[in-house]
Amino acid sequence: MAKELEKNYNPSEIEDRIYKNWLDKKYFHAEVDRSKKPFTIVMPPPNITGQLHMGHALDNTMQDILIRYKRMEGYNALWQPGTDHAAIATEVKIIESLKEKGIDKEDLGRDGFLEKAWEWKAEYGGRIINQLKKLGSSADWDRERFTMDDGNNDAVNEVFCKLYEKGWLYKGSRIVNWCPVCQTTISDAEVLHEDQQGNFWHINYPIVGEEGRFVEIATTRPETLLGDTAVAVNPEDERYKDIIGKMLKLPLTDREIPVIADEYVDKEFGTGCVKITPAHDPNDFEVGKRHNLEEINIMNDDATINQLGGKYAGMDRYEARKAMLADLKEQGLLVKTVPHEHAVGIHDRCKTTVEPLIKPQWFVKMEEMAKPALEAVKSGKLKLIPERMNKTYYNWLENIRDWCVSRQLWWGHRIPAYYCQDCGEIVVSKTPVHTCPKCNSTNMKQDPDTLDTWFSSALWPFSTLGWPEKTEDLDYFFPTDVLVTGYDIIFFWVIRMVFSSIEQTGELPFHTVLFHGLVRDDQGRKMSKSLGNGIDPLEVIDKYGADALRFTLITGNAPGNDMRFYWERVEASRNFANKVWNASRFIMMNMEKAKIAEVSASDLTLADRWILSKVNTLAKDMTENLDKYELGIAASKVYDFIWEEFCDWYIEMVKPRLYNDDDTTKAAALWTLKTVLIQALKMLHPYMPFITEEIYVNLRDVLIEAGVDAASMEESIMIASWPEYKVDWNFAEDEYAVDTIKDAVRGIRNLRTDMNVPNSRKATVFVVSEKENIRKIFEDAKVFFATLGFASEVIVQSDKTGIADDAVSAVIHDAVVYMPFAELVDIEKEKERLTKEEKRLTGEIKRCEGMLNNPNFVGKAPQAKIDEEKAKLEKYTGMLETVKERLAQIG
RNA sequence: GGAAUCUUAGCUCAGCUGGGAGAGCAUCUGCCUUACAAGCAGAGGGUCACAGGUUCGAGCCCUGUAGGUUCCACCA
Repeated sequence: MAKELEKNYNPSEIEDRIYKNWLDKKYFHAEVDRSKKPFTIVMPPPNITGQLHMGHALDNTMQDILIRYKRMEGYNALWQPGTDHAAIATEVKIIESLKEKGIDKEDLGRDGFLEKAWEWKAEYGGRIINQLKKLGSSADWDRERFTMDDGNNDAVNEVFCKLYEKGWLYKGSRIVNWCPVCQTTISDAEVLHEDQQGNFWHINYPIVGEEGRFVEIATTRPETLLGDTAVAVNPEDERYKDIIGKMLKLPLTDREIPVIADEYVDKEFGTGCVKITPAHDPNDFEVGKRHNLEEINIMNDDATINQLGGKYAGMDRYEARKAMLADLKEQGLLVKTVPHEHAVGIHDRCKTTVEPLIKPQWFVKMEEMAKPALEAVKSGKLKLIPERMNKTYYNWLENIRDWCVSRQLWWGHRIPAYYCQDCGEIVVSKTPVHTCPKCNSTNMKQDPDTLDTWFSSALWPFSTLGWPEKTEDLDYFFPTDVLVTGYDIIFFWVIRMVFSSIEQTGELPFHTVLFHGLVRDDQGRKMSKSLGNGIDPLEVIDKYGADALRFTLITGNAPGNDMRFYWERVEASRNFANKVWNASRFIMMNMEKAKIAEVSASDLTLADRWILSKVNTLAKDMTENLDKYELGIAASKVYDFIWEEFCDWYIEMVKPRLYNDDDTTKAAALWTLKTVLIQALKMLHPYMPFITEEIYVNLRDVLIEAGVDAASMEESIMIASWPEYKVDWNFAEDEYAVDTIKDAVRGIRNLRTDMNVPNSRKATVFVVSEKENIRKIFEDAKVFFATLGFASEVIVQSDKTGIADDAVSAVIHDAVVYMPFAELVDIEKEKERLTKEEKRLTGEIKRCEGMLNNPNFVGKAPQAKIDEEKAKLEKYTGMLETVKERLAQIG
């Protein structure tokens, strides 16, 4: 027995049950099937430590929509999920939690720490996956991967070794970004630049042997003075030509440093003299290389001054700055302090000011790999949506520097490099090396460092499918199709996937990248833990259902744009879900009352053909939008169709037919209702998977019980077929007829409102038209007016015979609708309305004539546009005439 | 310093390849009409930031101005 639906849709009772059923039925699972075309999306792997936030919700909703759509279209759709070890993020979190228990990372030792880390992974790794399931994500969980599982480790080692052999991955002592708090190097991409108000300190460096003569330098970082190994001036700078080559006494130390000439120095900036500290500034490092300057590192890893700093040793960098400035002032060497705003590099994760330091690290050479990645977008083989992302992409790749991939962390992929402790040989190998190939020593040590977390995620689209093995999965599902992600990780991830994939597989990882923006709070602020303004998607799901959340996130927003989160919008989405629910409920209630057989095309009435035509057009439009990744536009189309066309018009039109058992068109109405509902549900399904499934399954039961052949329905909507445009559902000519009827109904409604006639007071409606075809339309449509216009009777005639002169009227195209309300009619009001209408029509006519009388328009505009305007002119002219007649009648 | 993007109804935002300004929420007026008051029917509200230009025609294309947001950037 099919059950009747509740009066209101209650998502919480339904969602978990439905999701479980989908899982049980293995609908999300994809296997290689050469008879079908694959469609693949790899899920951006969330961090194992992560909790679902709005960004995930948006990202995964978009992916799920695409996957469900393609699956329904008949593709073999694979959504490949997994989680990311998120090296530094996770390590920092674990360290924090250990601290709370009074345990220090170092006390545990590497192995002990890793043990804890894996415990973390076991405990929290599944949490976010379960949260993603709450959203309705139809990912193939059977294929869930982890960036540090065996397969991914193999991929990482493979790539590391291949790049090393090619010379595109090397170990070098270069200046790197060092985070003194996290105690690790970080890549350029992880450094944020923040403008800070600081000072320009002007300091005098005495010239050796020339008592009383100084060189004045300006610096924002006086503490690095301890590591100065030269002062540079521009070779063209007349002011300083004579001092080039002279030695300076470095203040606060007993060292002497030379004055050198280098193009790098800008004559106009500062004093034109720059202190050169090769070990603590990237530019100075370059200058130092050119002039063979000594690199003196004066800092420890925690950014305190080291033993080379003399009396300042042990001080924090800022403490030392203060102390040194005081000393310089005392010695009369501090010339002046000028306020100066400048950019400071900070670590994106902990916001600590980054310290440039020289460290031996592993780098990926970018020059060659950047080229094909750049070409991929320039040639159009890789499409970025929105297109403006291209510029960002180009800019980054054109200015790319080598990628520092080694990290002084424990949680991550250990660098597969082994050092011979005896002869110093370096061996890079996928498998552990115990014997030195050069000196046969067995005293080998593996590099203690791990890889940047993005090194493994860069391989994600192919490593998850089995690479480097030549698996069936890889052959069939790769390259993937679309990547959906936030624009904030284009550098970290998207670009690195592109060049890695090209280099390793010879193919692009995907052909399209669909970017979305950030979900902000209702004031436009970023949702963040520190502000406490984050909204938990699970809370939203709990209150309004996953469907409402999904719909909210996807509508009213253009690709790549940030959006604000409003509870009101979720409410609106929930209301829409409820609307769908109740329309379906209504249809099912009626379906049970009647045994309907299949209806043939000739049984359909005007209204039936009209709504079929509309839903048919919708299928065409939505498919086009979805193929262009215009998810929001497609969503609003199905929303408008269901609420306005289907519920507000069609269902209302059809009610009198349903309520009258003698009506011979009742079966056609029921058939149309269920047919259109099924089409609409299917199109809504990718957006609102739960409610559409619940209705679909129930409807199927109801139909079977009502004796209707439901063989064309699947046991689940998610495996049903996506609606295709059907030529025989194209009833374009009926749309004009229904539009005319809608105009008439609106006219009646307006009359009622204007005249304050309550709905309880039914009235006779006269429709007068000289045109036979129009009269025919209204004859056929009489039945609608009972519910749509509260008419007791509709009389269609060709002239005004029998209609009181003072009846109120609404003029529509080729017809006039009259309602005689006798005592209720307010002639003044009627006059007022007609005059207003006269004015409006006169304006429209003027506009049309203006265009049509313009020879340039007629000469240059497309013919279709001209015809359109001509038709309008004709229509409005006719209507104006009628309005004038009416006015004349009233007097 | 470079770049992107935004400025449309009271609020938040759509507006596809240029062809008569839209939605949700809010406001106002009627309705408990037997699917839905989480609803129905209506109404008001916009020189589409400003100034030019291209075009028969500009919210949309071009240039400039103002303001907001964001990204990139080794000028000490």
